[in-house]
Order: sequence, then structure tokens, then C-alpha cells
Amino acid sequence: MSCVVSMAALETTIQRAGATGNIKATREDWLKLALETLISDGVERVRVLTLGQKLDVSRSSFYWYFKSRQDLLDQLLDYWRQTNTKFIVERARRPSATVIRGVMSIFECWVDERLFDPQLDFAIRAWARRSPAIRRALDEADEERVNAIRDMFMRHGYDEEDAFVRARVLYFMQIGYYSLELNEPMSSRLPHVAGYLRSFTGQEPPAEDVEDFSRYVEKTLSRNR
Amino acid sequence: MSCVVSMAALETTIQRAGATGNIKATREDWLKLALETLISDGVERVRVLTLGQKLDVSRSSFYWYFKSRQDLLDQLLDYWRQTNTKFIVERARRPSATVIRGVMSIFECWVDERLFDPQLDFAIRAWARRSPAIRRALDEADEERVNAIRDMFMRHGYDEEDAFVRARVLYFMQIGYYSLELNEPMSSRLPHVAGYLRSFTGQEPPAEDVEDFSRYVEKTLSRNR
DNA sequence: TTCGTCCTGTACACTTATGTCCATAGCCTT
DNA sequence: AAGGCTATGGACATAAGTGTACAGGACGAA
Repeated sequence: MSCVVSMAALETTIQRAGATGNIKATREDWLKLALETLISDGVERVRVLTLGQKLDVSRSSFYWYFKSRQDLLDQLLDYWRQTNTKFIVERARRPSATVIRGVMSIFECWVDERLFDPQLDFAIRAWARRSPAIRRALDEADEERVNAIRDMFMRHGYDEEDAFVRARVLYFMQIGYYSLELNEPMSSRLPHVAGYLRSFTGQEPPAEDVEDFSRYVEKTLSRNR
Repeated sequence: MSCVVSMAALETTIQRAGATGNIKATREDWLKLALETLISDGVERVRVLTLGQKLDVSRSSFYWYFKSRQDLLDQLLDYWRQTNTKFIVERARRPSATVIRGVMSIFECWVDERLFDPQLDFAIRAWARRSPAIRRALDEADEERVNAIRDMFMRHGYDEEDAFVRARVLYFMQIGYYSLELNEPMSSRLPHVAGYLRSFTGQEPPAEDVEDFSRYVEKTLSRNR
């Protein structure tokens, strides 16, 4: 789980060294494990008891660091807020010479889990089904993402309606792709990039662009392991 | 929940009248409520205790009809198996004069919940995350659906790669759309139909076709209420 | 009327959660 | 070395869930 390792928002694992001793589990240990559990098993499985068992520490430790289970969940939501949406919007806003290049910029989020963690997004989506507060936060994030992508299409001359539909198709298609949880290796996904670019933009992607994207993916994959 | 009302697989509510008396909850009552709960709240919330409370009957009743909670869950999965996938495949296989008409056939599933119940599909998808057996069933269903749509594109002259990508875009986009749970009224969705048809097929949809689809939707909506 | 079948209620045993209270073990400072 | 924080363990109260055992109520048939 690359996102967890490079968890900027929850960082401070460094603090652990300088901690006061007699510490079996730091606040960050709890948070990190909770996040991993949220991602892999859903909110319902984020439980004080089981987290404590995995950390080999009693629940009193938890209640030292956190007011309640709800307190912990609130902080998990905050972490999500500060990550996924930001990178999509940033990539969509980047200046690009052509619409194909623009879409490629956004594609970067789909191949680099440090930019967009689908599992986390997914977990939040499931959570939202039973929590109005999460629902609101998620709706805002979705709208922000789609709007950023729509603006990208508009900058490349698509009219508003067309840009809106294409933004939705691009974004919803990706959310749907993650929903299926196919777990395809990159080698199965890459050959279809040209097809997706054609389908999303309505234009034939130059071979050079497609090759550039392949190279970018190669580079990203090797850097991430 | 239109699907629940017309629940052919779980039918036999009629049997209730002819039942032997002293019956507070029939087997079908338990099944129906369990399905509704699965759809609205997810598997985790399908609990013998709470179902019993809602039916105002003790849990003994449940254990008369079902071997265990797992037994009930197995039957919910069977119900799903017999519904959602079937109609998508059937619509995708229908002969169509043009690719636009072909895509429109599939669109019918997205506007008529008697053909495809997104909430149920969604609930199964969430369930699959933590059950390998459900995972397998779901993967098979997804593949069957995408293949049927791909074949439709191929019948209209798209080459295999292009047809595959477009089938995925069409299907994944719709799954993604449902994932966001926007709950848009049909009046917000209909104006974009032309855009979606253009984006999915790469062809300009004839105005007449778009009008036909609007009429179909109107008819369906009024028939369903 | 009586009897058997079908279904239901009550009670019990067990499990897994959350949250609280309080004593106390370790380290840090003084 | 003594005391003070900080974090932890263990015990307790409470809640919600599954599954089992068994007595008994209601109806239909004999």
C-alpha cells in the first residue's frame, strides 16, 4: 500500500524515536493500522478491539490517544480529504498542448497510486452509504473532480455540453473500472490506452503520445517499487 | 423498490393466504425483508435479530425456515444471479439496425429498474469485497455483460480491440455512475443522452433516434408508477 | 375431542464489540 | 532517589449479535 508508506498527513512516525519510553503503540501506529483496515476491509471493520489485538496492546492505549472510535474515524476522513481529490484536480488543470495530452495527464492518476488510491476512495464511497456527513464530503469531491476535467475539455475547444459529458464518461468510467476491482496488471491495461484516448476524446491519438505514456508508466512503476 | 415488488424468484407471497394459520412471518417475509436490507444497508446489516424485530417475531421463527444466517445469504445471492445480468445480456444481443440503436437498447437497462437494479448490484459488489465466493460470481457476471456489449459493437463493424474498449467504457461508465449515487431525476439525465451516444459510438446520433429514446423513457416511467 | 404438525416464544450459552475506572509500570526531570 | 507524567493492563458494565433447547399455542384432520 504505497499511500500508507508515504503517508504525509499521518507522518510523524519519526516522533516515535523521540517518544518518552514505555510506549508500545504510538498514536500514529493506531492511525496507520486504522487506515489500512479502512482501505482493505471497510469502516465497519475498523474496531478498537481488533486494532488493539493486532498492535498487541490493550484498548486503554487507544482511549489514551483518542476520545472514542468516532474520533478516530473523523481523522481517517480528514486524511482522505487531503489526498485523492487534490491530485486529480491538479493534473486536470495542467496546461496541455492537445486534448490527448490533457487526458494523458489525468491518466497519470490512474496508474500511480501515490496520486490516487482507488481502494481508499472506494472505502469512503462504501462508508458514505450509511453516513450523511461522509455522503456530503464525497459529493463535493466528485463534483470538484468532474468540473476540473470538464474545464480541461473546454480549454481544448469542446462546447460545454460535450465537455461535461466527456468529463463524466472519463471519470465515471474510471470509478466504474475500480468498482469492478479487476486487479489487472499494468501489462494488460497499457495496450488499451490508445483505445481509451480515442473513445474519450473522439480523436485519433498520435502514436508518439501513446509511446510517451508507456514510458511514463514504466518509469513510475519502477520508481514505486 | 420496484424489483422487490415484482420479485418473481421470491414470489409465493400468495401462499400466505393458504397457509396453516398461527403464522406471523412466512419464509417469504423473511426473504423479502432480507433482500430490502441487503439493498439498502449491505450484507453486514442483514441480521437475524434485527430482521426479526422488524417483522415483530422472535428469532426462533427464522431458524425454523432457515438453517442459519449463511443459509439466508446464499439465497439472496441466488436471487441476484437470476436477475440483473440476464437483462443486460438480452438487450445487448437484440438485433439493431445501427450501433446507435444498439446502444439505446442497452440504455434501456439504465432507465428501468425492473431490468437492472443498481442498488442490488452495488450491494453484491460491496459484499464481494469480503467474500471470495461472491467475488467469483460477480467477476463472471461482469465478464458476461462486457462480452455481450462488445459483441454488439462488433456486429456493427467495430474491430475487436475498439469494440472491447467501447464496451468497457459504456459498462464501466454506468457502473461508475451508479457508484456515485447521484440520484438524479430522469429530467436531468435525459438531455445528455445524445452526448453519451456520441461519446460511446464515435458517431453523431440522429435526432430521430434520440427522440424515440425520450419517448421510450416517458412510457417506461409512467408504466412503472 | 384429541392428536399431530407447524410455527413461535422464552431462556440460556456464547461471542464480540464499546467505553470507563483505577492501579501501576516506566521513563524523565529535579 | 523521589516524584511526576505518560501510557498501559486488567476488571467491570453494557450492548448487540448468533445459535440451541424446549415447552406450548393454533389449526386441520381423524
